[in-house]
Parts: sequence; C-alpha cells; structure tokens
Amino acid sequence: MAYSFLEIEKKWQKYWDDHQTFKVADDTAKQKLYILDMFPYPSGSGLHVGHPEGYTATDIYTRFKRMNGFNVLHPMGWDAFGLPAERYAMQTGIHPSITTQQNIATFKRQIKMLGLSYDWSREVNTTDPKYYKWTQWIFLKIYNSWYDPKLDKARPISELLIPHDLSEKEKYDYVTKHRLSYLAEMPVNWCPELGTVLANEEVDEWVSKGYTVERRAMRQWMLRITAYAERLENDLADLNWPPGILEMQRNWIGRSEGAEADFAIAGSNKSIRVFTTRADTMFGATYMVLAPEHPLVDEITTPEQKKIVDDYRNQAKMKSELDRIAMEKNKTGVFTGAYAVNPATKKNIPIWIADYVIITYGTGAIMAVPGHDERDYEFAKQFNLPIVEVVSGGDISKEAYTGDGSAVNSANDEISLNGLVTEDAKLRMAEWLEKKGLGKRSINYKLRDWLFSRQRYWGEPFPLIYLEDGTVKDLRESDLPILLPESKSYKPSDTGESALATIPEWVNTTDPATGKPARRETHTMPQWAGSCWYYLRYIDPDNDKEFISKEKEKYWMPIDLYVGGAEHAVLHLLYARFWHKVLYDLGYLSTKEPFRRLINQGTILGEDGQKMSKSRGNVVNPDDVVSEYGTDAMRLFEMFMGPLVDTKPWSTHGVEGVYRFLNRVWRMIVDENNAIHPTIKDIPISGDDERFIHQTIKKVTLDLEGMNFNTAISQMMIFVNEFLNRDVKPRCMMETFVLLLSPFAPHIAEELWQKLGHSSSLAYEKWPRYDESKAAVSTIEMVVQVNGKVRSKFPVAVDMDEEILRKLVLDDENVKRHIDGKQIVKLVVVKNKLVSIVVK
RNA sequence: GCCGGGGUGGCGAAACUGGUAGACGCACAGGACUUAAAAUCCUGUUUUCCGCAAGGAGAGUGUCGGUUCGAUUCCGAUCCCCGGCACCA
Repeated sequence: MAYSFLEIEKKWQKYWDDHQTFKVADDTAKQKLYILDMFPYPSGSGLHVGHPEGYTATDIYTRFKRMNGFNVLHPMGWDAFGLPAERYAMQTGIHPSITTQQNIATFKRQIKMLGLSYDWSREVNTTDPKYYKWTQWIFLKIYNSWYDPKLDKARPISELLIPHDLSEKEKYDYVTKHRLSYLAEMPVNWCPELGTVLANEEVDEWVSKGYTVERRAMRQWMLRITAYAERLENDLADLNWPPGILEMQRNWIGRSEGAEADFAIAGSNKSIRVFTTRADTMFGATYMVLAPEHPLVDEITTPEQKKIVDDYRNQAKMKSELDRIAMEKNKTGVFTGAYAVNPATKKNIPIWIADYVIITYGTGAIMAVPGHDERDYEFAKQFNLPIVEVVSGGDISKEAYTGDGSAVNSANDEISLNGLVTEDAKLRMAEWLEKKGLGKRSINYKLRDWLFSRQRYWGEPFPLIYLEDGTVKDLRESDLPILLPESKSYKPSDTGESALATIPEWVNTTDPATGKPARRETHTMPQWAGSCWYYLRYIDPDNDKEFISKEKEKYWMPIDLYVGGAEHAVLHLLYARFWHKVLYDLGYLSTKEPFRRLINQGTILGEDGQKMSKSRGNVVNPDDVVSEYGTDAMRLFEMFMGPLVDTKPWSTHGVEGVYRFLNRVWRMIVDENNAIHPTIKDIPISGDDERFIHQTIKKVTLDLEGMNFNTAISQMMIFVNEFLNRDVKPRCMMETFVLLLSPFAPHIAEELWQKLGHSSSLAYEKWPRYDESKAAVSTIEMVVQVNGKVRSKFPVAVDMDEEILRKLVLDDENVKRHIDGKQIVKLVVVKNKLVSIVVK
C-alpha cells in the first residue's frame, strides 16, 4: 500500500502557511544567508519542469542551512512586465495587468504545490505600482548622476562643476551631456506593415512571415554603462561564479589594450583617429577605412566620389544587423577619393568607407593592415589594394599572417622596429607615437551603452516630461509613481511610439512643480529594469519611505547564493551589477557586487533527449507529475537525475524509482495500520550501526554543503536498503534519518517526524552531527596489484603494520601464482589502500 | 571561425588531493508471494574467453600517444556533442 502523499502534502503545506513557518525576521543576532532564485516571468503556459529544478535545489539548501542555525532569506517574486501580456492585450483588449495577475496566480499555485519554503510575506511584483515607483526612483538617481573619472565613481549631478561662463541653454546642454542617462538617435527595427518597433528577438519571427523590417533612427534613452566597463570587468575577479559565465561576461565587456593614433588627411589640417591593437604593424597600413556613419566622411569625400559614397551610405543604413550578418564575409566598400598620410611610412594611403568597420567600436575608423589582418586582407584582395609584409612568420601571398613574429620592413629615419618581436614592437611604436604627439596607448571596450527605452505600453513609464521649449525635465520623488494609464487599445501609435502616445489625457500634462504645460515621455523601460534590483526589495518589501533601508541592506547583502538559468549569463547579470554599482557609488548600498556566488542549473530535456517544446510534444507538466507521484517524489527525482549544473533528460521511470524509495522510507517507519512500526525500539545503537549512521550523516551533510544532491540521495537509499527489513530499528536512527531526508522530501519527513512522536515542525530542528571518529572504519579491503593488475583482495585491520602486511600479501595464493619464479623489482604500499608489486 | 562546457554499461549516473571503474537508480532477465495480476521481496546484469561450478584469464572511461609501480583523474595531439559570441581593428 502506497503512502498517501496527497493528504500529507496538503496537510503540511497548510501547516507551514498557518504557522508562518518560513517567515524570516531581520534578526541581526543570527548569522544570515541570502539564497535567491532568479524570479520567473509568469507566462500564460505555467510552470514547466525546468523551473522547479533550480527552485528545489535552493529550497533544499535553504532548509539545510536553517537547520544549521542560519537566518535564511529565501524569497520569490514576479518579473511580470513583458511583451506576451501586451500582445495578448492587443488581440483581446484585456488589460495586461489582468492577464498578468492570472498568470501570477497560476505560477504561485504551482510553486506552492512544490512545498518550497519561501517567505511569501516578501513577495514582489515588478508591475505593482508600489514596486515600480522605486524602479522609477532608481532611474531618476541614474539620470541625476554623472560619472567622475577622477574619483572613478558616479556622483550626483548637483556636484558636477559647470563652467560659469555658459548661457542657460549651454548649461543645460553641458549637464545633459554628462548624465548617466541620455537621449540618442538610435536605430530600431521598424516594421511598416505592423506599424511598430520590434525587439531584436522578434525580427526573425516576423520576417519569416513575410513582413519587412528596416532600420529607422529614433530618439531613445540610453544608460551610460560603458562608464563602468572597467569596474564591471575588474570586479569579476572576486566572484564565485562558474568560469564559463565569467568568461562570457569578460567577452561581452570586451576589454582590449592597444593604441590610438592620428592619421593626417592629405591636403587638410584634419586627421583621422584610429584604434589598433597592433601598433607594431603600422608600417603595413596601406589604406584606411571609415565606418559609413563616420562624421568625417562628408568632409573628405571628393566631388567625383560623392555620388557613390552617398549611395553606399544609404544602403548601409537600410541594412539591418541581420543582413549584415547574412552577408558573412563578402566585403563591400567604396573609395572616398581622399588620402591620409601613414605617420610611419609617410606615404599617402587611400581612405575608403566600408561597413565592416563599425561606428560604435573604437573610433569608427581603422588603419588597414592587409598583411596581418584577415578582414583587411580580404578587402584588399577584393579591391586590389597593396599588401605589405611587416611581421615575418607567415606567407602573405596566401593569407594574412595574424600571429606574432619579428618585425620587418618597419623603419623610417626616426624609428625602426625591424627585428623586434611583436610584443616589443608594439611598445616601441606606442612610445614613438606618444613622443611625437601622434597617439597614445589606449584601452577599448566592446561594451556599448544600454538602449533603455522601449516603444511599449506594458513597462515602467519614465518619470520624465518634455517642456514646451523642448527641454527634458525629471519629475520629483514626490510625484512618483508615474502610473500607467488605463487604455482601450494597446496598439502602438503609427509613429512607432507606444500606445501611451495615443492617450492624450495622459501624454498632455503639466509640470507638477510649475504648472506649465508639458508632455510625458511615452517610451517605457525594458523588462530588465525591474529585474535589476528586485533582490534588494525582498530585503525591505513594504518600505514606503526608501527603496531599501540601509541597516537591512547591510545585514542581508550580498546574496550568498544565486541560482538560475544560464540564458541570463550576460545581460541580466551585467545590467543588475551596473545598477548595483551606481547605487553603491551614490551611497545607498554597502556592497560593490550583488551576487557573491552563482550557479546555473542545467536544462532538463524531454524524455526523448530533445529540448522540451510544445511542437515536439515532449513537454512534461509538473502538475501531472505531482498528482501522480507527489511533490516529494518530484523534488527528489529532479535532484537525483544528476548534478544540478548538467543538462539531462527527464525520465518518467526515474520518478517511479524515487517514488518507490519514498514508499520504502514510509514502510521502514510506519506499519500497515498507519501506526509507528513495531520494529522501532528505544534501544542503544550497536557498533556497526553507529558507524553506519555517522557515515550517513557525514555523506549527506558534505554532499549538501557541496550541492551534490544526487549522491546524498544515493546514500539515503543505501540506508533504507539496509534498514527496511530489520527486525529491530533504533528509534534515534530513524529520527536522524528523517531529519536528513527532510530538506529533500519535507512533507513525508514532517509526517514521519510526527509519527515518531514530535508535535511540531522539524523545520528548525538541529541538523544531525557526525563524529569523524565514529564514522571511521576498523577494517578495510586491501588490494594487491601485480604489475598493475589486481590479483587479490582481502580484509585487513586499519593501519596494519607494514611488515605484517607484506608477509600477508606474499603469502596470498593468487599473488604467489603471479610472482612465483620472478624477481620482485619494487613493492609499493599505499597505506590502507593497496599494495603494488612489480616483478620481472 | 573564436570562447566556454562535456564525451564512463542498454539508460540517468558514481569514483576523495593519481590507487579495486561502474556506488545508487532505471530498464531487462530469473525466482518468491498470489487463483491471477498489480504491488512487494529476493537473485543476476560492462564485455570476451576457459570452467558444471567455485573460480581464473583478457579487454574496457570518444580516439592516438606520453608521464607513472598504477591514469576516468595529470600532459600533448585529435575527433565528436552542447552552450555562447560573431567583421570589435
């Protein structure tokens, strides 16, 4: 007869709710731990089995740490702004907040069903005005800050020194230019048929449906994350994150060391600045390339070339990023008619424009060294430009040589790099450039400023207004939150702005400070905004005076463990780190980095080993699993499948396996009449059993500490295999076992704990201790190898005297057979492990 | 192409800082209980060869090579799979 998990799980979930078992106080006398799950986007389709994997892992760890006396903060909430709800609203006219609430209700029901020990009194929801008021508030802090390169930190804009001889207008412009949030013309994916702007990830979908998508410039809010590039990179060093994720962040930030140099334009007093990581190859620069958007293009283009240059620039503008990628490596470009002077060779070299040079990286211009750069090589071949070898080691008649080597053909009357290895040549060249005032060493980052506005309804409104004179004004803290208005239609306006622009009562407003007419910003913030700081709000969710109190922040931060999917490895984590650093600079936070330790759980695949998807029909619904086998079985199985970080396929049979295990656990302690099993007796533990229980405690404890849940479960299975059919089971061993099991399968554990005679929850029971000496074994199996092959095994006492052991080994029948008539060359004894004999 | 992670039975996996490869679970096979089935329990299960058996011998952690008394573990080369990035000068 199977144990009635339905009843038991319901009973204990209600108990935990009624007793607020998992509500956590800001008890500064206790040692804290902050264990966080990445909060989900509550989609309409509900939870899939991938979600509970990470949630279960942190829940087990949380319960374990609680039993070890830690004060654990373990909250959950909702990242609820987002496109699907808005799209649904466009189709149905139902307000996104209604669908969002419904979806949250579904998610919450499913998550509660899993028996996760969250402190629900701290639940946050990014779409709740009480929450997004503070998202807007943080935006204002960012907006009203500037980055002081001298102190290397953000400071309030009020502390920005403004040159005093400026007009009001100039002052405004000066300040605007320094803010960490600024307006810029940025290209968006415009779809004329839909009359809307598409997110990058949507482009594919609509293009494949036959819609056109073009690039169109639009004024957008940007966040100056690039000011933090260096710190975002450096501070990665102190984080306990998976090496792969650290690497991805580093690549994304993309620091590269090199030099900047000025190339004079022939027949002009202007020059073009380039960034290069290979200053040593400057003698091989045979032409230059500007990005099509480079501001100097208009000035330098000769009249004869004007038409083709303009054509090329227009073409480039129309190309979406996707097109550019689709072009692969087919290089295009046109000659501007102008020449620059290579500062090293003093020769005139042609200036081209080509879209393989990107305006947003470096200076938007390059010196092209076709001999030693693959892209330049290809371009030079295509347009018949000269290729010169300046680093030996390759064969430039066949391909570009990008490796190191010694410099050749690299001398003028002031400097010679010839014979120097690449590393030294770079240095020498940079020194020469610096001395001549032609350039300097420099560091560049791939990281670009963050495009922070979206043309959407369902997002946080910006707390900004436009005055009649065209200037931007930030609203006051007391004006927050700026609420999303009710709307009948969620269709974007035909200008590409969000539906907010179609609501005149909302858009047209007055400046609350002066009463003057104003227009609201109709863009909204991206979904990232709410998730950039939610982990802080959990700490102080009901505070209506501050986004977080300083004392509470000091106690709870940083997050000791953060678990979530690797899909957020770059953007979410980078953006959150950036906001965190701004708030840190401004004195609101005590920690430089929010997430001290990060773990990415692996993906759970379908039973067929493929990624779960509706179209494949291999999606497993946790509701079904739970109703058939119970939550405890589901939790246990997800942890038993394999290491948390691995990708692994679902298996229904596997769930049955752990379900059987739970039934065995039940039958070990409870008899057919649902009473405590008569074999359980209050008796002292014998030697072997004592050792066994200490070994079990040790294994489970250490595995929990290392989050090796699968092997901890194995050990518990071994325990049950041993004890299930014993005639006499010491009660204290059963109690210890139940405590060990409880983080994994809390419902059945609570029920068994009660059966064993306890009246309250075991959630705060003391975690069992093990004694190293009691876990130690007295005999071990000694292995004997002859020439590397196992020839015999026999039990011996631990720490046996080596002489006696040798004798024992050489007397062994099978060992004798293999060494008889041969000479022993060597005999290695590895204490308490094996004896290895080498014979000839 | 570049960066990162990984290749162990029929399957999910385990193996401490180099020391018995395959714990635990699944699946499968045989048996017990049962009128029967389910459930449960017991036994076996990397593979090849010798043996009725107890047992013994050989091969084996993607592939090839190296270091070592001994390598899943360390080193070098190579193939394959997964994830990320993608003209970043």
